[in-house]
Amino acid sequence: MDAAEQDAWRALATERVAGAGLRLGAARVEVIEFLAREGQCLLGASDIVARLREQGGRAGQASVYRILEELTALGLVRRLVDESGIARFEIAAPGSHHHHFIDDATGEVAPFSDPELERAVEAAAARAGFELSSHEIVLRGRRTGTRSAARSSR
Amino acid sequence: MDAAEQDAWRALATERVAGAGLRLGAARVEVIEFLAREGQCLLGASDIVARLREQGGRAGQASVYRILEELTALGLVRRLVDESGIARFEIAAPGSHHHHFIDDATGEVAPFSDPELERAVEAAAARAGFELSSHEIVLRGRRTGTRSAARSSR
DNA sequence: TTAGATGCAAAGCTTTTGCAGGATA
DNA sequence: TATCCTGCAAAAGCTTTGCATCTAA
Repeated sequence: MDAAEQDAWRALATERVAGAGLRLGAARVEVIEFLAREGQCLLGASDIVARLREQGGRAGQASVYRILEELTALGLVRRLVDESGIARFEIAAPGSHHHHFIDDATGEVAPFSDPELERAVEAAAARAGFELSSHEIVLRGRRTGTRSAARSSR
Repeated sequence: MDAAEQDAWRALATERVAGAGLRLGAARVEVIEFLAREGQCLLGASDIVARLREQGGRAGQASVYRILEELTALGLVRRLVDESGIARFEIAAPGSHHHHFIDDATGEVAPFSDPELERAVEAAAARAGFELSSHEIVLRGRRTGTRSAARSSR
């Protein structure tokens, strides 16, 4: 995600938050700014609280949890639960749809996207009689090195 | 899962547990018997403890958690974490590979399987340079009624 | 001015750990 | 008989809630 995309998400978030009748209080601004900067990868709420503190922020954890919940409801953030049951959040920018690959050896999480796989999911849903609102795919295994995945995170 | 499949899983579980050098203590037998009977669908640990108690069992929650962890490690049980971060377990019988569809309206979880989707996942992994050890797919949406899915659970 | 936002602290839940007593092979 | 297994109770995390105070609009 480059600077322009960060700005686009920040603008979208600000607009949608205001549009929902929510005020731009200190904590809300801190969280939105932080996510625009560093929210591409899956982050736990406690990570976010800690990073904000490091950066001089004053948002309390209750506010961060409440705000992440709101942003998720507004479709600005995607919330996933990892294997250990911890909620992890990442920006849901338009056109940023992707899934995750977890390396068995390192535990590292890497995002990937594959249009053909998306089509296959839609086709499978249609066959089963489902109309999809969302879907998640998690792959686990190891890299073969045949081709390196794009970005990695966490 | 019919009676024969239940028996097959119970036999496999008993054998593999013994093979791992674990003893068939009271709690372990209770959990294995219960899962053979009612473990096709995703169940939370607390559900299992409660049902066991209802059925006259004496297994404590610590034992149930420990046993579910062991069975998962032995590949006899599949562990998934739901949206709210709660671990849910189901029998991992040979040939029972499937994924889950969650109905937006009711929250109901229904298992489904689709060989073509499986092939698409393998193909996507190969394209990305991953060698898969496992994968999970969760679909969310609503039933169109065009075709009803097989069994439903939870 | 006033409904909404925030932070602290406490409560809630699921899951894990410590241990003394009990059972399996 | 020597391990391994169990259950109880307490501890540990993550997340949510209560509440008094502050603030954006």
